Amino acid sequence: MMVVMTSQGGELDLNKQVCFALYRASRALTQLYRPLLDELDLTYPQYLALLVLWERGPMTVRELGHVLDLDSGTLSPMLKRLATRGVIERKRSEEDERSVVVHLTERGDALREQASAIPDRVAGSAALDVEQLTALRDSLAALTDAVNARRTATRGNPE
Amino acid sequence: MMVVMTSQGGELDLNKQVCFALYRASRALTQLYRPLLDELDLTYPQYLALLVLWERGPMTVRELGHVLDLDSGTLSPMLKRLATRGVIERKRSEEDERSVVVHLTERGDALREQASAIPDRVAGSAALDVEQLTALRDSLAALTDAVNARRTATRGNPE
DNA sequence: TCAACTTTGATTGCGCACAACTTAATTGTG
DNA sequence: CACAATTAAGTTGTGCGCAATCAAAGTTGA
Repeated sequence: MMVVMTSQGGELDLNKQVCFALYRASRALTQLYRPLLDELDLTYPQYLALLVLWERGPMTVRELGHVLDLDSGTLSPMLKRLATRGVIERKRSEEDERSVVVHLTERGDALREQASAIPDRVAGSAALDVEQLTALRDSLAALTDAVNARRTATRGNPE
Repeated sequence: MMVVMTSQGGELDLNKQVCFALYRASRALTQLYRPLLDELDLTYPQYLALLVLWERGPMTVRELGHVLDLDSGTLSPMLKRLATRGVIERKRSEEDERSVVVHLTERGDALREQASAIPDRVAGSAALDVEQLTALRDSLAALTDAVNARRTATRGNPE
């Protein structure tokens, strides 16, 4: 059996390993949040949406989707569930009736205080120091941006 | 308004940023794989399962779940779909009738060659060098292992 | 002015993920 | 042996995530 000794094989393996590590880590994290969020009856994506609303105030579905990188196919049902539970409210914009503005209810605001304890409790399982976390965050951001740029670039021009 | 000047706020923010970066990056990656895997009519999780079978040969659902960090609630329907399409076959183990051994069919083996082109095509969108990728992989692994260890440790003893 | 186009959000359909539960086989123990 | 406990898969129900499609509202230009 011939073995060609370039770094290619290794690099491709490295790529696969990074992708799988990412897939595993992402699921592990939502698992870490789950028991904490269960107390508030929230899922991790719902918590992310509320974080944005808590920090930035009311915004349209479109804006929220832009911040979270989620489309209406994901957001619409999720916001509907949050609205049913009285955490948020949706109403059509008056300037542009196509847009739907999402805003917190009193109940949604109140959740913020309960949720404020979550970061402390998650932080305990860090296993990485501040420098490593910063590097990790930046690497992930660079990778995501590159991938998203490639996707939009490739969309009209699939090689 | 009192502002306490410790590094705590920043670190908690950093944690949130890392978690969200992970969530985004994971989805961006499956998006990157999607058009390539569409040609083989595979999803990313299905591709991962086949990678394991290609590299390690037949194994039980349990073993596959251990490698991929997935439980039977996820694997059973997924393997059923792959079996329906004739990519894999499942049969009860003869030593232990509780176990189901998963193995590739001829068609599943053939897919391997078509899939062999995928890593090259994904690698193009790297945006990170080998060192950064290695660091990323190792950080993610450390983080995932810590989280999983904490979860199993906490399970019987929720603080 | 009004038909063509674009934008926004909702809907549909499918495939994960995962908790909770069920069934069947095996193991351990008195 | 009997029988409780454990283990392996499968099933059910819920909630994403996303492609594809749709309808309504707004914009544009001949």
